[in-house]
Amino acid sequence: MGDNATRTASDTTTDPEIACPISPVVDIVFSRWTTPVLWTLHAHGRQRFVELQRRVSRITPKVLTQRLRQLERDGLVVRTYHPEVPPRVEYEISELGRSLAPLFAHLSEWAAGNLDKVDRARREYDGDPAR
Amino acid sequence: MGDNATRTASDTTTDPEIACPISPVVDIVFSRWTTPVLWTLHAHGRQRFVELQRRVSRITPKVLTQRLRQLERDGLVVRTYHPEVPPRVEYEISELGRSLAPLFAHLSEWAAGNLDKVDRARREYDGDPAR
DNA sequence: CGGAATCCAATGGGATACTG
DNA sequence: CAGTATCCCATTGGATTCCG
Repeated sequence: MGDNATRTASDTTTDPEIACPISPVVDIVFSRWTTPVLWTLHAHGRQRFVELQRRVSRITPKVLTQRLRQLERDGLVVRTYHPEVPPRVEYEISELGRSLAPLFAHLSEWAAGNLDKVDRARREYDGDPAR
Repeated sequence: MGDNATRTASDTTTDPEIACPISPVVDIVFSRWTTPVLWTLHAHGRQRFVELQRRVSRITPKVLTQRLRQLERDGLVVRTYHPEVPPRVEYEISELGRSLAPLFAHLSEWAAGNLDKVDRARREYDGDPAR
């Protein structure tokens, strides 16, 4: 991924994709497992590690930890540690993370209107196995 | 990836991410190398294979072919073969592909306004090496 | 030109087990 | 509970070569 320490998120000139201004955002927001995690956090509010693990289908703790760390580092998620016994940790979307909501809404809108077209295109390309 | 022949693009129930309605779109539009290819096609219009290869930074012909095939299958890109000597092939965005433009605009808008915040968050998380 | 084929290296992610 | 530690496999992507 592009999270090299010597590069910034807004640096596009050295990316594997020159002349694609949205590549940096894609790396941050749409890398694997990030949208499900972000979405769950957005939909169910502040949650603990196990709740997230239960809700994000069959994600393993290892991968969930990785994604949460990345999201925390990027400032999209806030982690709160409560030093109790047993320890309690809560995750919630940050203000910056919440600012992605309209974008996600736009995305689901496009999905609602066009996903079936993608399906049709695929079937046609594959030789129309159905019907 | 999710392009299993037995599943449809609009099927969310069997995805690795239950309860994340935008996951299918993400798979289609934001899988690796697809946005640079799509963006280049959108920015420079109909192009040949080598032009794309030159413009999409240092993508290898193998990977470029894979992405183009997938985009063609999903109906986002149209491939036109001209049986000449030497053969000539042109790629262009489809109508469906063009319908993503507002989404991409939304994305660059978010990037313009928030990428620096991500950078700041990272620096803070990493211990503020700069300044 | 526009790829396909082959081989290979790196990475990511799954499974499992263990710990403070 | 909230992870960490290992091991391992599968997928991705790069490099190279070749072809119609």
